[in-house]
Amino acid sequence: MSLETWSIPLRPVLPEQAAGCGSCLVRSQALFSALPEAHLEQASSSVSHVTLEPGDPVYLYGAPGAAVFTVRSGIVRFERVTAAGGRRIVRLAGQGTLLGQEALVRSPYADDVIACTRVEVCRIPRPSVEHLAQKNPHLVRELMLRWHAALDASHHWTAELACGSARSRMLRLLEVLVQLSCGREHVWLPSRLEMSDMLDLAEETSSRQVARLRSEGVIRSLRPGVATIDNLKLRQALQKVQG
Amino acid sequence: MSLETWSIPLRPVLPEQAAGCGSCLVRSQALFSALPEAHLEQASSSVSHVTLEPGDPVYLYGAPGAAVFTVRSGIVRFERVTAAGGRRIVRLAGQGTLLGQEALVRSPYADDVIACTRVEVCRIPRPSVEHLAQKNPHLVRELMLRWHAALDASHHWTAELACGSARSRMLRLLEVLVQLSCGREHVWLPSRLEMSDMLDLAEETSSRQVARLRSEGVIRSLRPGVATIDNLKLRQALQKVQG
DNA sequence: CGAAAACTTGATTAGCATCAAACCAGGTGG
DNA sequence: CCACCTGGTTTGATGCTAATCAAGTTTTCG
Repeated sequence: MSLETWSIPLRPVLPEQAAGCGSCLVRSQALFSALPEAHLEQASSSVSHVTLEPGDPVYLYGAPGAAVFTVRSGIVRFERVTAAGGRRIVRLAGQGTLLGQEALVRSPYADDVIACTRVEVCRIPRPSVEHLAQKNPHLVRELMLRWHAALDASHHWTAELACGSARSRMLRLLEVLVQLSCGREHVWLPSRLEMSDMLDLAEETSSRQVARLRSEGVIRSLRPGVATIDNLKLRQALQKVQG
Repeated sequence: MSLETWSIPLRPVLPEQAAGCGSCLVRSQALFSALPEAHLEQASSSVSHVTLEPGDPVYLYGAPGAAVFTVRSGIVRFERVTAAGGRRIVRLAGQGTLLGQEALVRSPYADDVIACTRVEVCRIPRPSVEHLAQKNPHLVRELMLRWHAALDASHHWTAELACGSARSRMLRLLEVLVQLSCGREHVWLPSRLEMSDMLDLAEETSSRQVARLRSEGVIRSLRPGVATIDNLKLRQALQKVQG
């Protein structure tokens, strides 16, 4: 990957000062959940909020990792360019997920991370994390927990979404999408091309699978990119493909 | 997974006292590489060496994580039982890799980790790591580096081994196997069944792909489970499938 | 309104799963 | 020693799934 790809942001990013981490809506899920009030206040000053539109990168492969990010809302995808030259989506992440942890070991970012929906993230500069971690052993534990969660999610992706028939992979993807919607009625439904890059299917196959699930009432499409999922029917369909 | 599967070790494990981490052959790659001599000596006393035969588990899914392990030699596989009830191998690891890091956040082990070849590991109890980490910030960094390496390897597996035709996946698997052989002439060649569970292929398909690569001179089988790889021909074959 | 992008649908083909059978070690016991 | 078994592997024949090729249709947006 050439330097240009990450040195020029695709869209100007508009950071705004955080209102304060103490009052954050996702504080209980966030990296700083374990910090005492005093430290939290200090941390807030260096944290900025960023809002991204679908397609905007959080960061790109190879860029020097200057910060980590906490997802406050929305869904992002981790993607890589394969040796064969194609794009492969290797993971999705949603609310509460920590992105770009490799920055903390001073490694360049290892993937492209792109907003799938409108996304709000908190940008936390590396030095702030390092500084707080020195005084707070709890924070080190929080970091490791998140690393564990990321690895587990990645293994899960390989085991469940990269195996089996087109139908079963699509059904398991729906499971993940429901999970990521945090209990909301509306679920983000990726484009057919995105689905293909997640499940290693041809675009036409994704389309046919979605069409079938729609006819079966598992998916009810509202507008493009938004749907509701009939959870009961999803369970039943999953049962069948698994025996 | 039932409790029995991990509470009864499949084979008695014979730990022997470590000769001393300071003189370890893989010290430069190992977790404690950054520790000063004084701390290292202290650490050695709690570390035990374990030798495993092919098929022996290092640990099993769901077991309480009481220790981490450094691979001194040999190759291990990470596997999961999928929702559909099948086995899926989600990653391989070799010399220098840290296993079972989830123990450090007091999580149960998240995968089955099984020896593929004869394997030597160092078993390091969780309390030892925690104790040393308090005094050595370097160790925390080492831990994060290893977590980063694991996540990167997992993403790589998804991007390169879980995509494309049977042939290209098999070729990329060979690449990984060469990598894991640490420059030695002899390469571990998995059984056809193992290959199938790594690449999501039928056993017969794995067999046919191996047969073809053997006829092309990419693989030269010696005894079962051991082969040499013609690196030049491997490169050429990879070029072709990727355009 | 026109062009481009995303999605859908149909027809055909290629690749892989599946079914079935043979083959070949290494080991066991007569 | 040989007959027999077992588990891993190979090989062949067949059918199904999903890729590919090829139009269409709908949506988006300048």
